[in-house]
Amino acid sequence: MTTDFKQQTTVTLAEVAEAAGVGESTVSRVLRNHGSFSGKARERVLDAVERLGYVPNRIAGTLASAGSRLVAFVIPSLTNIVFPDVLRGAGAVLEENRYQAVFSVTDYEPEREEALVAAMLAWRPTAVMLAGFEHTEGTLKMLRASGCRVVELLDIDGTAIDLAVGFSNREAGRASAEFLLKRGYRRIGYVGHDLGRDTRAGKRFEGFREALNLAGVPLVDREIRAGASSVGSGRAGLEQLLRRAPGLDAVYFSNDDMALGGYFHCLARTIPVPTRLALFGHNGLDIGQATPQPLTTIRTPRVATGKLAAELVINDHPSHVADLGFELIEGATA
Amino acid sequence: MTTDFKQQTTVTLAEVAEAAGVGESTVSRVLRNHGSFSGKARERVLDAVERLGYVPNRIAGTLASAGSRLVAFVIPSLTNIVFPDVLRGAGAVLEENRYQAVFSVTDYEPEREEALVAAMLAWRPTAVMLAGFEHTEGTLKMLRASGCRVVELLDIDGTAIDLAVGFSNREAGRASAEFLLKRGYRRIGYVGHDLGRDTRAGKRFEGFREALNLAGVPLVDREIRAGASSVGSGRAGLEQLLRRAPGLDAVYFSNDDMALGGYFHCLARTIPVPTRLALFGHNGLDIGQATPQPLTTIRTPRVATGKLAAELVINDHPSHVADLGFELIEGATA
DNA sequence: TTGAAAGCGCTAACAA
DNA sequence: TTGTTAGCGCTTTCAA
Repeated sequence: MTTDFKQQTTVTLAEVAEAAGVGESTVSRVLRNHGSFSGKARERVLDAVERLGYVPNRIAGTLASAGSRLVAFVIPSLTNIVFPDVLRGAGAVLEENRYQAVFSVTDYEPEREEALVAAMLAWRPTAVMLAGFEHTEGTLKMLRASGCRVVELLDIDGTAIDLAVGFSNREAGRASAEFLLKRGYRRIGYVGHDLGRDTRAGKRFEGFREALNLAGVPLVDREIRAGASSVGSGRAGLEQLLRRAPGLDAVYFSNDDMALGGYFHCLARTIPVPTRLALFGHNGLDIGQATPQPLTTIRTPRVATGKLAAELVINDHPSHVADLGFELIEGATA
Repeated sequence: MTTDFKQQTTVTLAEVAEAAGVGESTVSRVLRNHGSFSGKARERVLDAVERLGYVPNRIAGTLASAGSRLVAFVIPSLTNIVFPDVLRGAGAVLEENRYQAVFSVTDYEPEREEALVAAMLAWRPTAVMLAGFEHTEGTLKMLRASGCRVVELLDIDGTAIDLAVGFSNREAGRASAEFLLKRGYRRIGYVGHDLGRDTRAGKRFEGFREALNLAGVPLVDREIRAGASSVGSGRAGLEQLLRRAPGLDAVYFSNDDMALGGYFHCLARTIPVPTRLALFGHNGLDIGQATPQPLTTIRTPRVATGKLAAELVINDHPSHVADLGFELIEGATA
C-alpha cells in the first residue's frame, strides 16, 4: 500500500556504454543489431544491459531517427465487435514487425474524429487508420498535410485518401436484396440503427433499396432506431416494425446484432422463421451461427482487413484500394 | 493512385517562432498555455500556427519534459468483449485528460505478456494496465523496476503490484453457486473454457466449488473446452456434458458467451429452461438480456473498472485495491 | 513578458 | 570495428 517503488530508474544508454566500457554508438548498434561490432563488444553490452536492467527509450530513439513505428487507429466504436476484429487482425501483423498500435474512439462523430486525428498526428505515426471515407474537411486536410500513410477501412465505395481496405457495402446491400428476392420474398421491411452516423450501414441500405427498385419491389416499411446498433435495439425495432406492418414476409437488418435481436423477438413471440418471417443480417458474427437456426447473413472480412491494412503500411505500398469482398452465408433464417 | 502526397511536412516549433517573430520558448508557452506571455504574442503565435499548419511533435515534447501521457494496455483478448469494455471505460477518461492509449494483446499467454510489457515500457508510459494478478517473474520485475504506475484489472483476489481495480471472481463464483442452491438445484454441472489461461474464470470456478462443498452438494460433472470462450464452444460443451450426465438440473458456465451457447443448445433441442435445466452465466452482457429468456448471470463492472483505473492513474493515487463489486441478475434461466 | 541556451536519450554520419 | 559528435524538436531554467 505504498508508492515507494515509484522511483524513475532511468538507466540510459550512456550508462550502459560506460558500464560496458564501449562507446554509445556501439551499444546502439548492438541493441538494434545493425551496423558492425565485434562479438566481444556484443557480449559486454548485453551483459551490461542485463546487469543494469536497461530498457531502451523509444521516445528518444524515434526522435533521433524519424520513423516512429507507431500506427494510429481512430475507430468509431469498441462496442461494435467489428472494430476490435479489425484491430486484432492488424495487431498481430504490427507486433511481429515491432510496430505499436495506438487508438482512440470517435463514437461515430466526425468532429471527434477530427480532434482525435489531430491528437494522433502529434505522435508522428507511420500511418493513421480510419473507418470509411466520410471525414470532415479538417480531417482530410490534416491527413493530407501530415505526410503519413492513411488507410481507410471497411469501405471501398468512395474516394480514398491514400490506401483503402475493405469491401463494397453497397454491393453487400444489393446482394442481400437479391438473395431475398430470389427466395421469393416480396413484402420486405428494414430495421436499422442510426444511419447518419454509421455511413457504411447507410450504404448497405442504399444498395439494398437499389436492388429492390430494380426488381420493382417496394420496401414496405422501415424502422430506424436512434443510437448505436445492439441486440436489444434490433429486438425492439422488429417489434415496432411488425406492429405497423404485420404482413411483412422478410426483414433486412443493418447488421447481425440487430438481426439477432429480431430473431430473439421471433422466438419470444413464436413467429416461425423463416416460413412466416425471414431475417437477414450483416457481418457473419460467430454468435449468429451458433443460434438454433444460423442467421442468414453476409460474412465480412474484418480480421483480414486489419491484417492487409497493416501489411500495406509496413511494406510502404503505393496508394491502392483493396477489395476483400464478402461472402453470403445462406443460414436458416431466410 | 499516387504517393506524391507523401512528403514529410515537418513544420517545427522553430519555424513557427520564426514566422511569428518571437522566440521558441514563447511559442511553447502559448501553445501549452503555461507560463506568461502577452496577448499580442499569443495572437502572433496562433496566427503563425494556423498559417503553417503546425502540428506539435509530442515525441519531442515528451523527451524534453519526461511525462509521456501514454497509458499502455496489455490485455489478453479483443474477442472477449470484456476487454474492449474496459478500454472503452478508460479511453473516455484518458482522452479528456489528453492521455493516449496504447495497447497490445497477449492471447492469454504469460510469455507474450512479458514480451509485450517490455515493448510497452520502451515508450515510457505513465501507466501499464494488465489483466489480473498472474504474471511471470520477468514481468513483475520489469514492472517494479520501471517506476511507472501499474494497474491490474478485473481481479482483486491476489497481491497487487501497485493499483488494482475490479471485483472478486471467487466471490462471484460463490454467489452463483449459492443462488443455484437456494433455488433448489442439486444436480449441478459446469461448462468452461481453458481455465489455465483465463485465471479469472478459474477463480470463479474455485469459488463455485467451494460453495457447493460447503453445502455438501457435489459437482456432478464438468466439461472443460480447449481454447477461448465462445458461443459455439458453449453450445458444443453443454451438448457434450449432457451426453455424459443427462440428469443434471443446472449448469454453471464460465461466462455469458458460453452460457448463451448452452441456451441455444437448449432451444435447439427444446430442453425446457429452467424447469428441466437451469443455466447460469457470468458478465451480464447486453445480448444475454435480450434473449427470449434473459440469462441468469452476474453483471460485472467492466466499463467502471476502466474508468476508475484511468482516474486513479491520472490523479496519481497511492497504491490501492478497489473492489467495484458485482450484481446478480436473476434473469429467467435459473 | 521574453529569448538564449542547455539538455531530454537516442541515432547516424563521420573519422579514426 | 569503434568512438566522437551533431542533431532530432521540444521544454525549461535562467537572465534580461
